[in-house]
Amino acid sequence: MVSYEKNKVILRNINSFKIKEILECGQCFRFDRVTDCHYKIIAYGKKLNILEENNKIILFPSNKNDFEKIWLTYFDLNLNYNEIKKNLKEDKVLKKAIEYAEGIRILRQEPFECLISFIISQNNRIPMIKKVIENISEKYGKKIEGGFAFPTVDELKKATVDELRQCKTGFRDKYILDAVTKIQRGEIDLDELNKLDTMEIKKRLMEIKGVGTKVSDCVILFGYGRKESFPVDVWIKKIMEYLYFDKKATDNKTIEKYARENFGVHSGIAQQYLFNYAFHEKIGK
DNA sequence: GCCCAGGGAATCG
DNA sequence: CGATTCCATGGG
Repeated sequence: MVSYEKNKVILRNINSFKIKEILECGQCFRFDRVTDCHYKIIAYGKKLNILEENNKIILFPSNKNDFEKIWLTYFDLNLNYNEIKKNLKEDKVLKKAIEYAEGIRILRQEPFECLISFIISQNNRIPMIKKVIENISEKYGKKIEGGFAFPTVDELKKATVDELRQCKTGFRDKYILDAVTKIQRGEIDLDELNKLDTMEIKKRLMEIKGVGTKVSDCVILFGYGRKESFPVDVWIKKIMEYLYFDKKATDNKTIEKYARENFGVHSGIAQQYLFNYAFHEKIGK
């Protein structure tokens, strides 16, 4: 399964892993495409190449320690997606969405970066979100080989509203500062939150200005790896109405309830297949 | 409840 | 082509 060469980690026989699908399904913003089989990401303060070659996945530069400490969890490699997909595919609609992109996985991102990223994501589009996060990283993050790490809480607390505006955050500047301030003061402890149950995390995250239902659900899914979280954005709303509610307008609560009751503990994974399918096929337009 | 906030991409006329 | 719409949240 895993072998190590100098500066390389080589994975074989990994099921459900297509780097293009993983990165381009709306969950992650810090990546660059080289080719469909070669992407670069920055996460956990490191730049990493992911290269798909034949049936191998090559991670570089990396090593055994990095892999076990960071990337194993980041790529969610301990979860058996084949098994989960098999169950989800009993739903005929999901079957189609899953078969549209079998290689999707939920990335386990750093909670702080995830929180700030999804605050930025509100009322915004992916190319802009990527640009703003890049601006913030360049301005406040540490220089690393080939780019800039996402800033730590201490680094970002130096930011002012005016500076953040220059990073093109728009009206979200004050939301970012509120998040940073609450964390820095210890009013919110992102590590401690992980010990709480999902609804409790959500309640705490929503104390931050600019964090509503959608943003908190994303942080819970992508930052805390809680697969039962089902974020409803315009794409999910559209595709759910279109495919499950007879194309009728349906409120978010009803959609969330439907997901909880029909997709169960892996709703968040179902959400990602549905989002990807709707987003790339422009369903319901 | 309604409009606005900043910005660029997408879509419309 | 220019004009309008879109987007998630909170404040007025």
